Amino acid sequence: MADGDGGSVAANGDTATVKEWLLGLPSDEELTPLSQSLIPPGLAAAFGIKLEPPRSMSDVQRASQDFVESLRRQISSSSSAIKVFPSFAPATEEDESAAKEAEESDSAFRAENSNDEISARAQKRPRLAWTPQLHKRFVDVITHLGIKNAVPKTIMQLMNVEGLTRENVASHLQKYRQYLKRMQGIPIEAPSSSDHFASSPAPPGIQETRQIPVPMPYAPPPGMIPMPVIGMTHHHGAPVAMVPLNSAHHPYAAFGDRPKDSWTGGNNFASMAPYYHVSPGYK
DNA sequence: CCCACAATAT
DNA sequence: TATATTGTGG
Repeated sequence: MADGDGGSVAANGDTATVKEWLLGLPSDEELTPLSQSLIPPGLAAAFGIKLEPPRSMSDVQRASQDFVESLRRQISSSSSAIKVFPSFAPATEEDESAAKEAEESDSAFRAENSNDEISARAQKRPRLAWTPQLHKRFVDVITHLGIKNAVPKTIMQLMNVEGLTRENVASHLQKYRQYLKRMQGIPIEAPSSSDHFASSPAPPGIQETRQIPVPMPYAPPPGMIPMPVIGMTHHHGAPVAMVPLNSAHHPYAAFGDRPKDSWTGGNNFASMAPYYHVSPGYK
């Protein structure tokens, strides 16, 4: 790691250490970058730079946690050189919960729990939204692990998504399996609306027999893709809410819109990638 | 402890 | 409806 201050990362006071780092820094309000893109859209477009969605304080906190965590993992298990997806942050419904909480606490009631140190963990995370992007990553990972190794923990690790928990993956995996079970057959047929769950080729091993129409439409209507961007808890005049999905850059370009499986046969995930950030919120 | 899976819960 | 949680069994 780039030296400099002599801070040892994977030592032990991980989360505490990160917090200390943050202590002397200006608040996010003072920094702006969280709610505003550093690169003007026009400029970005001109240079083919992918803009990244805004981030919130909670994003940063969680990112720090996960980063440290991943560091520890990588150090402790320096086993096989498995490729991991570039960092990515899922969309959540944090605003809903945040709004709920702020619903009445805004008045003046806060006497109760004075200032508890926000014990980083143990916070109730907002529901995870399995956006097409996230799901694709999920499927890609499963495709590249055998069915054999496609277990929640491994999937979660390889997906490398900030804030993604093993439970998130387990739940989704369960559902995904149900889907595959029913889908066992009628695979190539009417590319209709790209199913979320069907879009990508099923992990090798499945596909036979046919039966049942299979429900579970899970696709973004053509023209409008649900960006994992949610309004942030920000006061600044930067109206952040939805990405218009212009012609220039569609959401999928965020972290890769590669035509096919890149690492299913080749392998090019290692290359740098945009830090797709959104709002893993938790609050 | 982790996983799969079904049944609930939210 | 989608996702989370819980309970059981391996």
